[in-house]
Amino acid sequence: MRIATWNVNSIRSRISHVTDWLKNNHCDIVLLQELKCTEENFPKETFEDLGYNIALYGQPTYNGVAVLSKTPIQIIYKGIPGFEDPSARYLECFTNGVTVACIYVPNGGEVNSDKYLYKLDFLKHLQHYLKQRIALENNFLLGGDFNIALDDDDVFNVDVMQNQTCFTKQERIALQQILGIGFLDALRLSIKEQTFTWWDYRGGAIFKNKGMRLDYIFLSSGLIKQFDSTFVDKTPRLLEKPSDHVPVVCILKNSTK
DNA sequence: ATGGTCGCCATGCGA
Repeated sequence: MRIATWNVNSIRSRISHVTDWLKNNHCDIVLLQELKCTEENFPKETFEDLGYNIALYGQPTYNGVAVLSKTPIQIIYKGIPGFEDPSARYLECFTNGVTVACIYVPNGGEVNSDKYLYKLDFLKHLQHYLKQRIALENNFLLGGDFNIALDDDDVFNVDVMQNQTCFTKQERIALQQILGIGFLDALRLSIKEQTFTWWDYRGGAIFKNKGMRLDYIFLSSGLIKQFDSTFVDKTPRLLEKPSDHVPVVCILKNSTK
């Protein structure tokens, strides 16, 4: 089973990139972030024609997350239970024998701004919720855009990024604490060398490889025995009018069914 | 030191 996550930065602007990529990269489950559209305006038929069932949590203009799956989807939660949040950033589903949560963590704006404090609050509530959640459901996959670089290796230059949003000590500790609940960072089970998933649109960052690793797939311990590999596909970032993020793909071996 | 580039019910805002 192949599971991908991709922040597409507007699904309607990126529809040809996403469908072309899915035709060349078979995936059973796809987690999409930053749809930037309502559920009514999501191009459902395009993905149904590719054989996908669709679960959506959308809003106008900003945010928005989706889960696509080749098998039927049961929506568990829209939004983090117990956290009041008007933004469409968390969608938890059951499909293909696994619980998958698609997440778009707030960017955070300037360090110590209201947006930054909201980001930390969001992460705190996420941690508290997931701690009790995976105690009950141990086949749990959390994937998406976390807007945090976990380790020094996950940014192009630690000095430039020092005390910058997405790389502050507080944010990295918050992400480490979520991992510490009992998740494993799927990419790091496969790949040790520096691997970015995002490059700024500005200044030709992709050509200078000035990027960061902001997109992750976390596996709960119940899924570890099924783990095969994880990879990042950088090629869509080199197309015309790309998303600033690229897909991360995790491959799980077939379970006992 | 600032702005740089995108996408959005449109023009400043969020990323």
